[in-house]
Amino acid sequence: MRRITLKELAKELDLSISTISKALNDSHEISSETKAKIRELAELRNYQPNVQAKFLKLGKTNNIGVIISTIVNPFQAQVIEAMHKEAMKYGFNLILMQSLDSEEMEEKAIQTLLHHGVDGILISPAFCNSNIELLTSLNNNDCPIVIFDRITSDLNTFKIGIDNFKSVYNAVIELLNIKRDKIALLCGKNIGISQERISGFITALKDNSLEIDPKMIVQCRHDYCSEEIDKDLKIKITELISSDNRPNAILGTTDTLTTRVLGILADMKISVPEDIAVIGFSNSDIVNSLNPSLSTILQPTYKIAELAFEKMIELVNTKNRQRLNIKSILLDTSIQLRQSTAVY
Amino acid sequence: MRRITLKELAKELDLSISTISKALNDSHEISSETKAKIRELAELRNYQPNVQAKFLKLGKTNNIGVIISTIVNPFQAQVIEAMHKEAMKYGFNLILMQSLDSEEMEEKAIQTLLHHGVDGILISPAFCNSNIELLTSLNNNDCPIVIFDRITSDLNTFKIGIDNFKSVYNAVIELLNIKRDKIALLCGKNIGISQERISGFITALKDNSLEIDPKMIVQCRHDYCSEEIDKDLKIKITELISSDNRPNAILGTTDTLTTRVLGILADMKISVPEDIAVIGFSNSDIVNSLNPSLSTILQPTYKIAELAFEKMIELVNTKNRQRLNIKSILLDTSIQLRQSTAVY
DNA sequence: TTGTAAGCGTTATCAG
DNA sequence: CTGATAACGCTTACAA
Repeated sequence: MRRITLKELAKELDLSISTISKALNDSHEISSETKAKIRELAELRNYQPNVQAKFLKLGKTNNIGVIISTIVNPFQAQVIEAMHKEAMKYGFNLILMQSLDSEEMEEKAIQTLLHHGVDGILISPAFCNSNIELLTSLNNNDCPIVIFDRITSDLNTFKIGIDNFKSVYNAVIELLNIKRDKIALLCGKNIGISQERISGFITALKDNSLEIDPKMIVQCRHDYCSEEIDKDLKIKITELISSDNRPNAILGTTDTLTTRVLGILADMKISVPEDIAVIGFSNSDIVNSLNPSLSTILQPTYKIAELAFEKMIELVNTKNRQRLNIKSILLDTSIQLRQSTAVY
Repeated sequence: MRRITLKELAKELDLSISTISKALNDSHEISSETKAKIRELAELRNYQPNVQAKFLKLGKTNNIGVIISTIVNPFQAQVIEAMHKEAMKYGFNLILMQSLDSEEMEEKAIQTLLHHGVDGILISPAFCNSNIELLTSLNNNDCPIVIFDRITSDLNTFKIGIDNFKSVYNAVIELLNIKRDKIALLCGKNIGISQERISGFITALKDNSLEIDPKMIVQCRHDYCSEEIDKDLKIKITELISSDNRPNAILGTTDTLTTRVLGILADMKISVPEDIAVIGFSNSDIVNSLNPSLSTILQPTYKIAELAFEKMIELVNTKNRQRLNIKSILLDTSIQLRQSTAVY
């Protein structure tokens, strides 16, 4: 059961260690007969190279670090699942870290990854430009960084996310199509992407000659403690409802906010979609099972993960990274209309 | 920015590499003055030991592998989050793998972990006794295994989970308290723990002199493809509703099944809890936001993760594992009553 | 085409 | 108390 080494294979075949090593690495220096012989025995003995030794020698680890806010979030869990598949495809391992939206935790996560040894870091930053100096310095030296999801960072590297402006713009248009013109926008505090989503919101209204009421753009708590989010959201929604400019639609810009709105409106005996239509960003499976089922803006998690990982591999495999053609990639979202916007 | 090594510290202080190494490992062989001097410089230069080298030498990796079904499941995501915290506490890294409830994938995951190098594996098996021979062999040799969550395995090692029998028994009692005596039980196909949950169900009914109708114990699909689950569940629930022994309560035994029931009942215009009360296992935050809010059986995810990791560390640190007092730990769940069982 | 030997950064043994 | 040296398993000049 113990792991077999090159040395043991060498002894058994009466060859040198380097011959074995070269053969298994398919070097041109080795004759095909010896290769075949060696491979056969390696197979038989179930030889598995010792990763620690290999990477000590090569200065690579085949580990990619991923830092997200929290795995307890359907969207991020989906991204991680997809990245995981990508990692396996490329023969890399994923080391997962969570920042819980805190810059300190995030720094600690980065340090842990560095310490453990990773060839690169994929990160969805705690917030806009969190740990930017550290990341910049890493990216300029030995540890390439790729940013995904929360891509409003000044770091000069690949950034893979969605077109936030366009996504919200289109969602507003959908609401206008069902004659809902008094739309409240729920935003996460401190998240860089909120700004673009707000722009999309404002522009869509302007393009349709509607007035913008600043009170309709609501900043909500977005920690990862669900009770706090609920409490805060309840207050904010109550304010909206009781204002003179009462909304007839709500657009949520984060997964957590979106899925929580329905419960709160139900508590308040407000019917959806009759009184208020609801739509928002969410990648949770559960939107189908909500009552009413929830219309959503769906992010292409698999594509995001795939591209981000692809770019990471590209960086890892490139000697002269300065010469790479760095760019941001903005993917399209899709809108899934369900009962929460089904107004006839 | 490049990483500093023992050698460089040694040169700078004009000492030998071994002295530096020993000092940083707080060996008693080194005088406190030299230790202090060395530590100071190490701090200054931000020395970080090379993990690959260290573990190549020591034959340990400080990696713990975790295999779950899928991260896209609130319960499992919570467990992973908690395990993650535990891992950091003990200075270990978590390598996450997903089996997607397939024995083949699970075997591949195990092989990948082994290949990459882990000191132990924490696993929630794809199903009862999946890959049991492989796991047994590993556990008896170099790679300790701890089982969590799905603990109906014949492997002789620590198993940390909940008391399934008792949890369901108590949930049934709650339903009987609100005078719901025609209870349908939704079970996941092929999951070992289902059996115990069914026993709890049957015993609770018997203890209350109620008849057991086998048709009320429904085996549902439990793959990780949500559309399929929904479709299957819809059929099963329709059958229940239209049977002569129509239930007045539904008890879901998995997170996915439980949270999906409400949406399906809503589609059928069946009111919850008036027509049918609903309760079930779920650790999702979202149960509060559902309409009606959903009564749940909550699993102590943090405790499960904590204990499982603790046991793993114990195993990893024990030379003579045969002599350890192996045992299963069954934790209690808690019942959270909400509107889906609020019958007055 | 194959083998020798050095070295990756540690720790551990043993000698001074 | 400190230092020289070997070893962990692998890759890779360079030598044969």
